[in-house]
Amino acid sequence: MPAESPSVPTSRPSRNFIQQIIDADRAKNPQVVVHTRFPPEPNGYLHIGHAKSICLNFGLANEYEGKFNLRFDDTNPAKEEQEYVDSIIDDVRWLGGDWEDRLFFASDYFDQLYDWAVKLVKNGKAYVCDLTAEEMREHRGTLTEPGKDSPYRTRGVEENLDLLERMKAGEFPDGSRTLRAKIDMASPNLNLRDPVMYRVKHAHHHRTGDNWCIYPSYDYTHGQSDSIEGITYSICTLEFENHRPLYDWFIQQLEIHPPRQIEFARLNLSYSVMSKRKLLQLVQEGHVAGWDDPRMLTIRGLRRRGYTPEAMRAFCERIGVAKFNSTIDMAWLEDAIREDLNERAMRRMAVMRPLRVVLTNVQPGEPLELEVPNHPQKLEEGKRKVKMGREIFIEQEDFMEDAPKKFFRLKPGGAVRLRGAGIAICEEVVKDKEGKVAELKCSFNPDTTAQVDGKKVKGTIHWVDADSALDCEVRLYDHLFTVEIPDVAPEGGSFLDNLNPSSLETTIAKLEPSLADATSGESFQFERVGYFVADSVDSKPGKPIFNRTVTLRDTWGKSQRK
RNA sequence: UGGGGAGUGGUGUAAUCGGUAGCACGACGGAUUCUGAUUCCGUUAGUCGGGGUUCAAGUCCCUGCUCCCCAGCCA
Repeated sequence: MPAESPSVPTSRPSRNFIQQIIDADRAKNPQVVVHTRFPPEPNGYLHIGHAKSICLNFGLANEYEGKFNLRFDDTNPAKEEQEYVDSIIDDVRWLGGDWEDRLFFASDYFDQLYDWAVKLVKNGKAYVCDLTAEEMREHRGTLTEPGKDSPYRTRGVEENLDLLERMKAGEFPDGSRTLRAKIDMASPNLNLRDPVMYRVKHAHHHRTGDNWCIYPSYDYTHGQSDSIEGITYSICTLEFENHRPLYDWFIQQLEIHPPRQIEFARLNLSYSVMSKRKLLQLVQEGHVAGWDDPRMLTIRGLRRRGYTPEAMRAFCERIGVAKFNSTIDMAWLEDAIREDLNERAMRRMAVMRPLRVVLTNVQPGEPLELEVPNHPQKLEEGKRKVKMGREIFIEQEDFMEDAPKKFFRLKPGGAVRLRGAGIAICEEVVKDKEGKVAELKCSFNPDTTAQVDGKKVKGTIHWVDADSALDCEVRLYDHLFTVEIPDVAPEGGSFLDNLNPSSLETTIAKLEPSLADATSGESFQFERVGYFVADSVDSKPGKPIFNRTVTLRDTWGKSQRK
């Protein structure tokens, strides 16, 4: 093995702040293992922000040869459902997250949690409080004023134990009593002002059924669940930073394995909204067709849109991890999927807005039999047979009557290459009664390299044989919102005012016949148009429906729009 | 106005003990091209402000500014 040239410094890949923390821990103690977890609440579908967290947690475990758990934070039966559990499991797996045999539920720990609560009561660290929700709010104080002690704060241990037992036994109605940690009502951190550990909730839980009528709060559950599972790095988003002292407090009082909580900034993407509440609103008010609408940045929506796990992971890798509240440009997401699909998507031809072209010197009933490569950069992908008869369709926008000099496509008297077929010269423009271009008559030369007027033909356009073309529904998706930050709305308005009215355009396109065999979820590049995927819900055998995943980069179009 | 966090080109993200501000994406320009795609090459532009310490400050000290989070029996 040749020695490394000293003149070339080994460039260490840059490490995010969490990796740096772990590196430092391991430098001090080589024994430390990395054990992370992804802890969703099963009260909705996962979105791309969760993907960032999954990739982070799973990626860390992978990198340090540690472990990764999937654990549901199911402490609020009022909001949680099995349906969400199932979809989350499916999405995490699709993304590539592997929890092996470590699929857990916080509800698995309800007994242990209760025993620990009893211990805290016995140690004088928790008490049963009879304040109503409203009274508790009044006692809590404000951001600038300390709170007042609850009158029940000084209840004796025996009474607390008895009351807690009876809460659990179902003697009290919802909301009548809580178990609270006895910390400090004057703390500047409101989370430490005697936070609720248990509330009475006579509700059916998707896993524990009717076994419980008191349920532990997030704060009392999360850290201990981490501890039970032997989690070493409990990674969560920034809004939990204020909860860390409480997280640590419970662990310390209970004298159990202490995981370390580290917070990072959640993902924001331009032209989109990310909160569960808003996504839910989009679905419920019918602004989109459902949680898996391809315009939604839910994992399910992205899957249906044609995003691949590889592209999602590459995206998450690229955006990095930090504590700065940033907004990533949607273009990065689009770039990630282009990069992936450019490699793996087979090329096909499809015309979105057809314009009929008659090739005057091609004989009717004697179509040409052509062979076109499936992937020009990867000839090993082979070729497919494509027929070309006397009549074909080209894209309306590939013809211009009064074309600017830099227009390399078809114009009256001009020449263009028909991809994989030959050169067409526009001899005649046929118009309808309104004066709109209805049809073109072109002469055709099957020599693709033929020169015209001594010059080689610069432009190449795609086309589809009119006779054998498939009429298929194609859905052209665009950003769901018209502005970068949809939450910035006009006075009195909401993010809904920024909805993009043309985020979905449905068209019946002309596709080359081989596309009839597309299998659900299969991606293609429609040459010069974009990447498309056969819709996994609405496609029928032999009759696919395509969703546009993303357009191709279009520097010419962009320069024209300016 | 209490407490907890955060500010590096257009957007993200690095910079070891205080030692050449790097990388990616975008934008712009060019080369190649049977996809105005891809690929390749090049250019562009940054340490929130003001003081201070120092031979040397993104980094240390002081001070100011801006943004985010917290007053659920949600997570």
